[in-house]
Amino acid sequence: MLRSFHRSRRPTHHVGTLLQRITMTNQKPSAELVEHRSKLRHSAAHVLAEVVLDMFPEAQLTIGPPTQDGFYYDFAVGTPFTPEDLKKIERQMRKSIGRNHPFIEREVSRAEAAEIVKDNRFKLEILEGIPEGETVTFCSHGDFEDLCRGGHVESTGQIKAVKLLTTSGAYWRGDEKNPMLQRIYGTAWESKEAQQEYIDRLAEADRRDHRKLGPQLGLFFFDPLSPASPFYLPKGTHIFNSLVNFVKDLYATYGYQEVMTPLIYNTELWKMSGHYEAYHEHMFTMEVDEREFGVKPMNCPPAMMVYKSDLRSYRDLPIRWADFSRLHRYELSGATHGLIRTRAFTQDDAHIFCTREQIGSEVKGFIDMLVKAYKIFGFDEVRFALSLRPEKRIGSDELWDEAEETLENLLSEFGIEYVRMSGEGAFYGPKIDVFVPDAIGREWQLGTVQLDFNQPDRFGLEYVAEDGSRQRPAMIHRAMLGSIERFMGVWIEHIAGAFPVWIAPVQAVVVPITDRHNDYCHDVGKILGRAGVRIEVDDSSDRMNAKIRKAQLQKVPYMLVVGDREQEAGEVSVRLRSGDDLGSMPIASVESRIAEEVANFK
RNA sequence: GCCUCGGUGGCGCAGUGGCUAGCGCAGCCGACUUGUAAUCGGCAGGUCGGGAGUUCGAAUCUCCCCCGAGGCUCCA
Repeated sequence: MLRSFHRSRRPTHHVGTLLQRITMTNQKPSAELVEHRSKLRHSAAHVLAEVVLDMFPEAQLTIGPPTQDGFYYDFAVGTPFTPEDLKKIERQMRKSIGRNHPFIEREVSRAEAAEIVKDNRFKLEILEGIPEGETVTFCSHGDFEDLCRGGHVESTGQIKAVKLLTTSGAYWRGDEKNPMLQRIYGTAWESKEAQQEYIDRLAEADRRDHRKLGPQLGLFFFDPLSPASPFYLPKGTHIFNSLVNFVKDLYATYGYQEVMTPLIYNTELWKMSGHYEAYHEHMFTMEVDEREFGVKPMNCPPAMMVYKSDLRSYRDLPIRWADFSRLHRYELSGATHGLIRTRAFTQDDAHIFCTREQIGSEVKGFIDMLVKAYKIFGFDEVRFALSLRPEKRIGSDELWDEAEETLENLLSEFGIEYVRMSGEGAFYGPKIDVFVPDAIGREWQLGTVQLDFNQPDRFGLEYVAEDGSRQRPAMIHRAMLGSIERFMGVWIEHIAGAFPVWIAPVQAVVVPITDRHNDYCHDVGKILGRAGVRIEVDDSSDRMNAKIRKAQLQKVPYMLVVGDREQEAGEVSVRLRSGDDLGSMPIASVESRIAEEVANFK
C-alpha cells in the first residue's frame, strides 16, 4: 500500500509548487545571509501591507511571513486583486522603499493591542494566540503600523530588490472551513543581481518543464477526455518501457519475481483491506451486475491475495513480488500536475513477505539497489528521511518501537544521514522516504520503503515455521523509481529533456548534405540499425543546417553528417548535440562508440 | 473542492461591437543541391471551448457550463 507518492491530501496540502520547490543549492548562502534575507522579506511584506492598506482602505491585514525565496501577505478584501493592481502595488512599494523609513518596534500592553486591532478578527485571533508571558510588539515604518513579532531590517531602503509574482486565494490558517483570503506572493533580495539570478532560475525551470518538453519531444500528451492521464507516443513509450526494463533487469539480480494481477475488483476486497473506508473518495468505482466494483488504486491487496493462493513455508521466504500494474486514483482536479501527479500511473511496486529477522537485510538490499540505480540517472545526491508513527495509527506501541528501531539501525549501519520526521509515517508502519535534488536545486521525493505489520494481520497471512507452527509474515512495501510517470517527469526536468544515449528514443540522425548522398545515408542507417542503433535518416528536402537544427531541437545525441568527402571515404562526420564536432570517422567507430555508451548507461 | 487568470487553424500568438478573423512555426506541393542550429515561392488549414442571452450586427458585452494553468504548509 504505497501511499507516499500519490498520497491523499487535504486540499490545503498539495504537492510543492514551482516556487516552493526551487531552493538554492548551487551556492549555499551563509547563515547570516539566510537570516538577512528572511528579515528583508518580512520587511518587504510590511511594505506590501502598507501599500495595500493605502490603496484599499477596507482591506484587513492578517499574516505576512517570509518564505523560502520570498514572502507573501494574506489580506481579507472584498474583491480579489487583479494583475493590474499588482503592478500598481509594486510601483507604490518601490516609492515607499525609496523613502527609506526606519522600522521601529514598540512594546504594547495586551489591552492596548486589543484596542488597536479591535476591528480585525484575524489580528484579534492572533493576539489571543500569543502566550501570556510573551510581550506584544508592534512594528512601524512611516505611518504604517502592524502587530508583529519583529525581525526586520533597519529601514525600508535596505530592500534593494522586490518583485510581486502572483496572487491567489488562500484559506485563513490554511483550513478550507475558514474564510478565503487573497494572498499576494512576492520576492525580495539583497541586491538586484541576486533577484535577477532568481528570476533566471524560474525561467530555467520553465524551460525544463516536462509538460512542455513532453509534447515537443513527441513523448506524450494529455486530453480532457481522460483528464490527468498521459497518452504515450511511440518515443515516450520507448522511454517508459526502457525504465521498466531497467528495473526488471535489476530485479533479476536482486531476486525478485513478477506477478500480474487484475485491475478491477469487487468492493468486498476493498472492504477487507480497509481502502473502502479510508480511500473510497480516491477510487474509481462502477456498478456491474448490480454489484459494486473498484479500479485498484494500489497493488497491495492483490499481493495479499496472491500470497494466500497457496500455503507458504518459511523456506519460501523472503518472497519478493513485483507488480507493474497500471493504477487509477481520483485526484482533485486542482492537484494534478503533468506526469508528476496523475490519475493513471504505474509504480515499480513490489511487496516483500518475510520473517521479522529478514526485514533488515531486505531493506538494506533495497536501499543498495536504489542508490546504485539513482546514480545511473544522474541523481548522485540522495537524502533520506525516516517517517515515524503518526497520531492516527494501528498496531501496538511495541510493534512500532520494533519497526522504527529496525529502520533506524539500518540507516546507521549504512552510514546514512537522515532526518526524522515525526508523525509522517504511514498508518500501518514507519517508512524511509528518499529525496533527490535535481539539476536546478529542486528536491523531489521518489522512492520509499515501508514496513507493514498490519495488512498481513487483516488478511490473516501465515507461513509454516521450522517448528511446524503458523507464523505471521511481515510485509515491506517498496518502490524505487516511485511511479514511472512521476519519475519520468522529474528526470526529464533534471536532464532538460536530453536523454542519455542508452535510453534516447533516437540515438542518431543521419544528415545528407545534398540528395545525391541519400542512398549512401540510407546504407549507413541500415548498417547501424542492424547493429542495434536507434537511427533515422533525414532525407527531407531541407538544407543541412535545418536538418541539424531539427535534430538539435529533438535533443538527438548523435548527428552523422555525410557529404562527398564522407561518402568517398565510407565514413560519417560526427556532431554531438553539445555542438562538438568529432570529425570524420568510420561507421564501425560510431557503432562501437555508441555500443560502449549504451553498455555503461551513458 | 475553493480563489485568480486563461481557452482564437496541429503548436505559439495578434485581434475589446462593423468589410471574406490575421501572423509565425509545423503540414502539403514545387524550385534550389547547399559543409555543422531555420533556402525561396506557392497551397491548404479556423463551428474563435460549449450553450443561452443582449444587439440591425458578437471572437469581442452578459449569464451558465466544460476544460486548462497558477495558487490554497511555512502562522504577530
